[in-house]
Amino acid sequence: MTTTIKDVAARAGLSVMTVSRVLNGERHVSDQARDKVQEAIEALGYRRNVFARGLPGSRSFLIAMLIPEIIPDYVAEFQQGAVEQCRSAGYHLVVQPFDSRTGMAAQAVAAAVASLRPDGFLLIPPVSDDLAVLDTLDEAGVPYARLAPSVQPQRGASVAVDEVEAARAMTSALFELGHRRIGFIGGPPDHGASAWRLEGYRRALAECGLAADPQLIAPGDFLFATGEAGAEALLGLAEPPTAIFAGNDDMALGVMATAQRLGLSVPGDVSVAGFDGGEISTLTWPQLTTVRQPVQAMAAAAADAVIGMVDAGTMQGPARRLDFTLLLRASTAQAA
Amino acid sequence: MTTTIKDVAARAGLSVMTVSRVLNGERHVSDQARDKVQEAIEALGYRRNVFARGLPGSRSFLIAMLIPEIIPDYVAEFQQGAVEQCRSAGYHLVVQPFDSRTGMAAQAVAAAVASLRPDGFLLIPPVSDDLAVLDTLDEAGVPYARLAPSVQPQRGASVAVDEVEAARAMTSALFELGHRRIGFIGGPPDHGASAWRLEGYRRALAECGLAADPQLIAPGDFLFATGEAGAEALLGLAEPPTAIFAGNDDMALGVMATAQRLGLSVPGDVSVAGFDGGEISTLTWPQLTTVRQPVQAMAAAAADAVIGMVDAGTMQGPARRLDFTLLLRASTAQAA
DNA sequence: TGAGTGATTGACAACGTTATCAGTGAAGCT
DNA sequence: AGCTTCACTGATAACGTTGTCAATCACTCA
Repeated sequence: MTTTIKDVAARAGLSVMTVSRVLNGERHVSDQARDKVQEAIEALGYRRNVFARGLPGSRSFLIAMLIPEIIPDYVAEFQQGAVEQCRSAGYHLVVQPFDSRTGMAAQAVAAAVASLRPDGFLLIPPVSDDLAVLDTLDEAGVPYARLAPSVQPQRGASVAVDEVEAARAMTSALFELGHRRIGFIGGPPDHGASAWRLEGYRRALAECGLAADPQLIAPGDFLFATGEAGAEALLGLAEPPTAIFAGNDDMALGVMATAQRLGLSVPGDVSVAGFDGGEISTLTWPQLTTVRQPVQAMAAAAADAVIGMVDAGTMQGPARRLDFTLLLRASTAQAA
Repeated sequence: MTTTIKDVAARAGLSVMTVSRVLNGERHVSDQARDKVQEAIEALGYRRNVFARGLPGSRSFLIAMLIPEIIPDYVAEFQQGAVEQCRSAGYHLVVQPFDSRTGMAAQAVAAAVASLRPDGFLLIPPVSDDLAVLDTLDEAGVPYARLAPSVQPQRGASVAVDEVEAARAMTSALFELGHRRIGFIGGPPDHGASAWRLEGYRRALAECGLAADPQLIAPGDFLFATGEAGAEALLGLAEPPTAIFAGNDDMALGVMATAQRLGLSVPGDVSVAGFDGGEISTLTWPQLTTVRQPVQAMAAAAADAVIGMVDAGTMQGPARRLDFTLLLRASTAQAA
């Protein structure tokens, strides 16, 4: 037998409606009634039933988040920030799996919306750039917050760091360490981040008066293996780079592994820098120089934005930009 | 305007109850009626509303999972397996944050049960050994599956690998590589895994006829930093070990980092082995020798077990034991 | 042929909450 | 005093689904 509003109302000697009003913090409730209800709630250990709450159609108090079949580090960190923010606002986070290989994210979203009626959606790359998903949510009237959107960034709410500037700053920092041949390993084309980071790299080279040698740019897909491959290509050049800036941390680890396998010292023979600043970047020796994105804070901001949109009944949310941090650690050093 | 069972019933020319029966795959529905309903569902793009479904008290089709404020690698992997299994069984996974430092897991569980009415709970260490949590769930009649339980393992369903045997096998493998002084770094006391892995290590030493030198056992807490500290202690001994078996992968990475910092080669001067076999163990050079636990499969088994208990209406579930794999990789080598 | 059986179907109530609307006083205004 | 306004409260009807029970129909069996 679970306790319901009725039980609380009976104990407080009031109607269920008054109890409901207290629970929702509405006006037009006397302090006396409020106190009685509070007492009854505490005494009975009452908790609202989410189902009954969402049934009348107004709200479900559920925020949904799509997660890919492989959870990268930053997704876990994002989820952590999101779930905490949801909890403190009285919402629950439901994770929805989807197969990123099929590219049917919009269908997964539609299914989730229809069966779960979430009040809001949290979108992380590359789904945050999937226009079919945005259309689906717009049509359903479900507000959403996007992490690092690169196409039509004005739609919904968004949270991002200035990745172009971050990549520029990192490249520039390598220049200031004396590096004149700086390699770059890019990301997959469906991530807006790939283009931003490359652009920042290019911009820095131009600023520093370095020629943009296309040989120094290797393709990648944000996975360890392509970091290894990229490093092999770059370090095998007739005139190899003295520093390699990988588009993310996983690839940077691949670069470090390859360098060490080739008998090169990091940072003695080659400096290595990454991007993201997840926990993994601290679990190596030498510790990885990287750009830290405050993923958890970004997630909290995203959840906050989407909940605000629910309250306001709008599909348009703020575009927040958080600060990145350059973490210059032991994997980079003065050029020889 | 969302489509409801009513709409489907109207289009099919049947009652809502018949539609409900079709949706739930019940008997006593004619093939003709079934077809008409199916057609109407497809045509209208109808999806069941989870809230209305859970409201009558039968089921919520929600499985809850408690996650700590820091998500280790294996938790993300577990979640991945769980969410996928839930989806294919028509359930949704709700993640519930809790502050592991306060030790109030039982309260978080009680709150989740009251407001969410989940059909089942998934418990990961160390919460899977929290008896207050089990009591709470027993009292609420919510079935649960436990990952690697060490106390009162018969309660609820459980999924585990034989960690004692795994640790014994790994230690034994190091012995067979010629190592005679094998160090061990333990885990936190509130993880049953800590005791199991130490026990396996001890058992192997006894089997191989090696003396159990207490100096060779360093304390740890499954974090990178204590791997570093443990390695420092062990490698600083007058007679240092030629191999170090860390209680998990994070600490093993700490050992590798420390060895490299001290100018020792891995595996040339010291072999390093870990435990867990998460993705991280492949992102280093040399790649880490470790025990792989099939965490994702374990999660699927756990979700499967708990859903089976929901169907059967029982609080008692199967105790499944999955196979581990010894991954002998480049961080271990023949003793000098 | 009449009773019994089993399959199929539908009407109606219930689940716990919130939305809507209609009260009840008390206070403020003319 | 009579009128309006405002703060507070409660009765009742939803919300979309499933559980319960009764009704219908086609058979089978004696």
